[in-house]
Amino acid sequence: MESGSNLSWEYNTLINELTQGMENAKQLRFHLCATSASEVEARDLLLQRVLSSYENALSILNRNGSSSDRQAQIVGPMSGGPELSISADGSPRSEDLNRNLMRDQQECSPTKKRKLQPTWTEQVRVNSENGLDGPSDDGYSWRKYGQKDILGAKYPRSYYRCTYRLVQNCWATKQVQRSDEDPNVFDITFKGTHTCTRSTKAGPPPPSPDQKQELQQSPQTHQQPQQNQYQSLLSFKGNLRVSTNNLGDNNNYNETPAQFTFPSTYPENPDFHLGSSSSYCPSFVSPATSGTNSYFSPVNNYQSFGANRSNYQHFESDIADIISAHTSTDNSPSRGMEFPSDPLDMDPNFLFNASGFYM
DNA sequence: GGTATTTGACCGAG
DNA sequence: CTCGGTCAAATACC
Repeated sequence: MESGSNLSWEYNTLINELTQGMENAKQLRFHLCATSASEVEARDLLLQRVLSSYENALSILNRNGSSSDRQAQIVGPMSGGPELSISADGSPRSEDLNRNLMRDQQECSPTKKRKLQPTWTEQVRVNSENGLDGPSDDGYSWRKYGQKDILGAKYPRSYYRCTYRLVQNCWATKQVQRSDEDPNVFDITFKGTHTCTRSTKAGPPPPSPDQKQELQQSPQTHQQPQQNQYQSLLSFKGNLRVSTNNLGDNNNYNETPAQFTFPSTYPENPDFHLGSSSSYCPSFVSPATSGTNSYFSPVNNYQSFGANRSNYQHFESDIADIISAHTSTDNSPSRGMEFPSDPLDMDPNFLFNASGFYM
């Protein structure tokens, strides 16, 4: 990359870091009077995130003009190696990803595009004592499209793709697999980043059917009575632990343990994926959209998918969904407290100006 | 009836 | 040929 874009990248990153820090600080304010253990834990997490955001911002300033070795890079296809920095919500540094992905999407076929998608892994520990058993919602809507028994693995691997693949040409996928060593740990491999503009739905998390599907206690056992996960989430959100690996060795972001974007739906099901959630704790809400750009711009490729009846159904419902999400977020009076979980959604300048950034 | 999941089949890479 | 990843028809759920 030429130095000019480096500088621009640094600038954008700096803004994002500072903004993220502010957002986390605001959330932290909500938790200052925390009483329950989970709230206290959430507060600690936020504190960590605030500190790391400002550390990152400072390090950018300190190195401004010098080599941008910390810069997130998307390297070769499926290298499995350190490719991305991870933001506090567990997503890759999106401004860079966005650039790279846009380039990839312009140049590549879907197949090739997928091969070029960044890959990173998170390990999520769940606490079965809470009656919950599955990795957290990461704020996006996922649809399961397959499950495979993996050779040598005790537990099957589940495959998810973004619900809005057809509608918004979002090629993000993830694989969820329970760890052999520790059944309370799930390895979640993300491939590709979300180019969709919606990450969460407003309103309380609907108990989605997929949350009943199970990779429960024993391998190949998939039935589990549905519990009141919504209640459980309230007490459980603070128990979430996310670690990342396969990230850049020379990447400062690694110092910050990636945290999921709260709140997390935390069904007992490792396969849960429907985004949603969020309304029970406004301080954790990530708005579905920034309400700014490109809801429909990438909607060109759905024809390339199978002329499957249900696919068209998905497409139609997604359109309606997006429209409603769009309007609702625009009209929300509470937006001031919130940022999209994925800065990718936003024009950095817009974010800077419109979010009440006090500078 | 609409939507999401399940699961065997299929395909490509190694 | 084997295995991982994806597709898509069948099925389940609401």
